[in-house]
Amino acid sequence: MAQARRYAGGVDGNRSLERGIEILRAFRPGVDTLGNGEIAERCGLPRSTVSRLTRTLVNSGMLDEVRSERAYRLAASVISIGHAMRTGSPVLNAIGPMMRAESAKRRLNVGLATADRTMMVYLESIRYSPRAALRNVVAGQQVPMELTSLGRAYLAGIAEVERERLLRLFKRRSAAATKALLADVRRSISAVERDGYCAVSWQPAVLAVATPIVLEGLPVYALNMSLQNVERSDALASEIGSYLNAFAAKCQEVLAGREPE
Amino acid sequence: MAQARRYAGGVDGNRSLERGIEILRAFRPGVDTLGNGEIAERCGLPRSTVSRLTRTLVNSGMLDEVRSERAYRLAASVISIGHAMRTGSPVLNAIGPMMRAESAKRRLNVGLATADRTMMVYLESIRYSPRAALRNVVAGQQVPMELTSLGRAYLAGIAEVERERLLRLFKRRSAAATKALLADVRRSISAVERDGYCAVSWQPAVLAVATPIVLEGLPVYALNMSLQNVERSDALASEIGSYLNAFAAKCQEVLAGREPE
DNA sequence: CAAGCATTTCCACTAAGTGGAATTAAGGGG
DNA sequence: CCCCTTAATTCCACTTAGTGGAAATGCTTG
Repeated sequence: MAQARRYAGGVDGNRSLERGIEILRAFRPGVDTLGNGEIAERCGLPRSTVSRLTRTLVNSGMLDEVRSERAYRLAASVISIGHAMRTGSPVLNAIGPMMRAESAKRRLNVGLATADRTMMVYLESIRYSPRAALRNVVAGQQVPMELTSLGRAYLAGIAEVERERLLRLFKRRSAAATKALLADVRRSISAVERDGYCAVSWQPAVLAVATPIVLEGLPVYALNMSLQNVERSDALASEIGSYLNAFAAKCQEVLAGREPE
Repeated sequence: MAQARRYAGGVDGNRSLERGIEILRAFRPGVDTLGNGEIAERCGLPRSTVSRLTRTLVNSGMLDEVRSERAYRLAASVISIGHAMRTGSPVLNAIGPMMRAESAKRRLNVGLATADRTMMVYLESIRYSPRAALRNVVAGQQVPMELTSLGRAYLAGIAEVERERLLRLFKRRSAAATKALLADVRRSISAVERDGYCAVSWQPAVLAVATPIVLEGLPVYALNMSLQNVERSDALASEIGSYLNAFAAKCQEVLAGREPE
């Protein structure tokens, strides 16, 4: 009767696989190990089912078993898949080197991100530091979409329906402050439409400016530039904004040329 | 009859999930996009099945659809999971900073890796360069186990049965040169047992020296130190080897102390 | 050593998943 | 412009693979 589709509420697809992926997703920075019980709770799955799925994930090399804690942690395979992703990303390949050059030239941080559900995930984040010895790349880090320039630029770049869907999600999650927050988000989106960029300081003394990168047939990305240890000022924001606009235009150009692969 | 276990030849677990993971694994550096047909071929699965599984992976955010090529590519989510893995790795957290310091002190590359099937995958790879501006971290990169110091040190660190299983796999794969290669691998393993480290130059002018890190209840890791643009010499190898042994001992100490979490 | 909690195994049930065949959609000449 | 080839997707009858509640097992703790 049921034809491998439309299981409890879902549209189409494979339930076990979906659940297995959800289990992998339950591991995030801050939760280094998870036991079957905790996974069952977080994912809303029966314990016996989780037990079987985690076993499979161990056999497939995605999880390591930590016997002593009766728990699991993400295995090294996941970073090799992550590495393959970065390697295969045409956008990152095309503009990664340009980002490094731009960071050095302008003496500020340059980042590239895209969405993972309601978070923005960095494909590349080049931290400028006068002492060049410090680490530069933090790929994979997530920041909240509603609160960051990156996220708001992304929202400005996607289709209206998708944007509204996401905004509804934010509303549902943050209980208070929602009204003011959503208004602020919409203001940032307007700013992108008007000026090409938006500026946000969600971290104490960091000023970040971002712009969307929209390409036919690819997910929407967002580029940002940021500076630490500065006071937020409109003048500074618009200076960085103009650098960013110029840089983004150059990126779009390169990407349009390379797109056919 | 069949109780969610022992499907065609397998021991136990969930077939769909296993297949889905295998699909993700089919993406590797060099193959940036894959169509359903090619996936079906590489994974040995029926096309209709692949079609359904890739759809699920897209819905779960692990794959992006590239409509223009009727193909898929890894989505950004996979690097956020990869990031979570690195963040949660107690070994990397404990000795990552030590590795950076050691690299600067000894002026050579320092790497940490573990196994993903028959490949070694870097959790961290710190490339020393007098001009500190160059990139330092290449996490997730894979190198072949049989050919590298890292891989051979790993082999020396694991249980005998597992080692023999892997050696059999290598034999099956590389048609020619097998005998000499396997002998060389065994020589490296003996070297580790005798000297604590093994030295290999699988890249033209690179000398690499590695040692295993064995900890109760964790996968076996391998640490390496390497130098570019040098002629291989036993004197140099043993000098680096002694640095490595000293460093590895310090790491083991720190890790033993931190292990209880 | 017993009691309590958590995880894994068991098992009857059946819906979820499968894969071959049919269908639809996308390039590629003629 | 339309037909033809090739590949992906959908259909659908079949049945096995997966499910989850209950029982059993295995740690841990007082």
